Amino acid sequence: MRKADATRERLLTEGRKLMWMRGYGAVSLREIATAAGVDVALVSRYFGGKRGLFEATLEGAFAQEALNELTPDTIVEAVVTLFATAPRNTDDPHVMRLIVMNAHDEDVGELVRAAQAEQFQEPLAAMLGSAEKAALFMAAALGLSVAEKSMHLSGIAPVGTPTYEAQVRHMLQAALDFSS
Amino acid sequence: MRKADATRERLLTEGRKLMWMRGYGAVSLREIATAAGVDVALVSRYFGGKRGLFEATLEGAFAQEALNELTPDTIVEAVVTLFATAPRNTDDPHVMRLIVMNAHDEDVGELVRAAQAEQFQEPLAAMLGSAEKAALFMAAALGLSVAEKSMHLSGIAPVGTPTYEAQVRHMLQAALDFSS
DNA sequence: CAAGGAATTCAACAATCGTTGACCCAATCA
DNA sequence: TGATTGGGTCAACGATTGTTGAATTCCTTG
Repeated sequence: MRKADATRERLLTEGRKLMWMRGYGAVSLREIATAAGVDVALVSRYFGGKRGLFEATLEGAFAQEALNELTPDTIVEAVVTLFATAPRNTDDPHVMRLIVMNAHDEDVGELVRAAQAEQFQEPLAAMLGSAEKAALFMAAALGLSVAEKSMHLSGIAPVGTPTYEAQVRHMLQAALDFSS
Repeated sequence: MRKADATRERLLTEGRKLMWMRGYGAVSLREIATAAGVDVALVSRYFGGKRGLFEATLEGAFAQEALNELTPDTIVEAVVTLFATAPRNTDDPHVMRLIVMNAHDEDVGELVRAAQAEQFQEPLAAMLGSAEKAALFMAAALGLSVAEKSMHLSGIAPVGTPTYEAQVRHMLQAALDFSS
C-alpha cells in the first residue's frame, strides 16, 4: 500500500506538469503515464479518470499559505519575482500557465475558475479590501502571462530583463491604484 | 463555380464563429460542416484541411483599416467600446477571444501569434511610437478578456456596467502611461 | 515454501477525429 | 438528346482517445 502512494504521487506530479503547461485537452493520459513510468490504466484506477487527475492537481494550487504572509505593500514585488523566475522554466508548473491554458477549457474550465476564485481571488480581495482591485490585479497578471510569448518572440522586453520587470511592476501597481 | 464560393464562405463564417469562440481543438470539422449545412468532406476539399480553414479565418482578423483611423487619443475609448459590446455576443466572433482561446494552442498557436504581431502589434507600435507601450496595451486588453469570465461569475463588475468600463479604461490608460 | 492480496500490466472496447477516394446529382454545352 | 464538368454526398480508412475488466507480477505474511 505504500508503493501505491508513491506512484500516485508520480502521476500527480507529471500530470500537473503536463496539463498545466500544455493544456488539459492537449495532453493524453498515455503521455502522462509514460512520463511517470507506469501504465495508463493506473490513472483511471487511482483518480477515477482524466478529469479526476486534473482536479487533484488543483488542490492547494495557489499556495494560500504563502499568500497569507503577503501585504498590500509586498504583493507587487512578490508577483514580479514570480514572473521574473518561474514562467520560462517549463519543468516547473506555473499557476499563471494553469489559468491561461485551462481557464476556458470546455471540460475543466469551470474547475479552474472556481479554484482561482476560492484560493486566490477571495483571499486577495480580503487583503486588499476591494474585490474590484483584486480582479484587476488578477487581470493584469493574466494579461502579462498571455502576452508574454508574443512579447518574447517579437523581441520586445524579453522575460528576465529589467525592462520586463519594470513593465510588470507598472501594470500590477496600476491595478492596485484603481479607484471606482 | 459561383455556388461553390457561397458555400466556401458559409464554411468560413461558421468555422470562424466556432473556432474563435470555443477553440481550435475543441471544435470538430463535422460540427462546423453541420452548422454550415454541408458535408464534412468539403472542408478538406476547399481549405485543404482543418488547419487550412483556421488559417483562412485569420485573414484580416484585426481589421487593420479600422485600426489605421485611430489615434493615441481615441484608441482607449475604441477598445473600451469593443469590450463593452461584443464580448458577450457569442454569435459574433471576437478577436480577443481568438487570441485567448488559441494563442497557446499546440497546432495553430504560432499562426495566431504571428497574425496578432503583424496585423495588430506592429501597426499599434507604429502609431504609439513605442513597441513596449503597444505590448503592454495588448497585455492589458488580453488580461481583461481572460479575467472577464471569472469577474462575471463572481459578481464583480459584470460586463456592461459603468464600473466595468471604468476598470477597462483605467488598465488600458495605465499601459499607455508606461515610460521605461 | 506456499498462499494471498496488493500493485501493476495487458488487451481490447467503443467513440471520435481528420482525411480520402469513389460515387451521385444537377446544370451546361455540343 | 447526350456527354461533360463542377458541386456535393457517402462510406470507409487509420489513428488516437479514455476507460474497463481480466490477467499477471510483486511482495508480504502464515
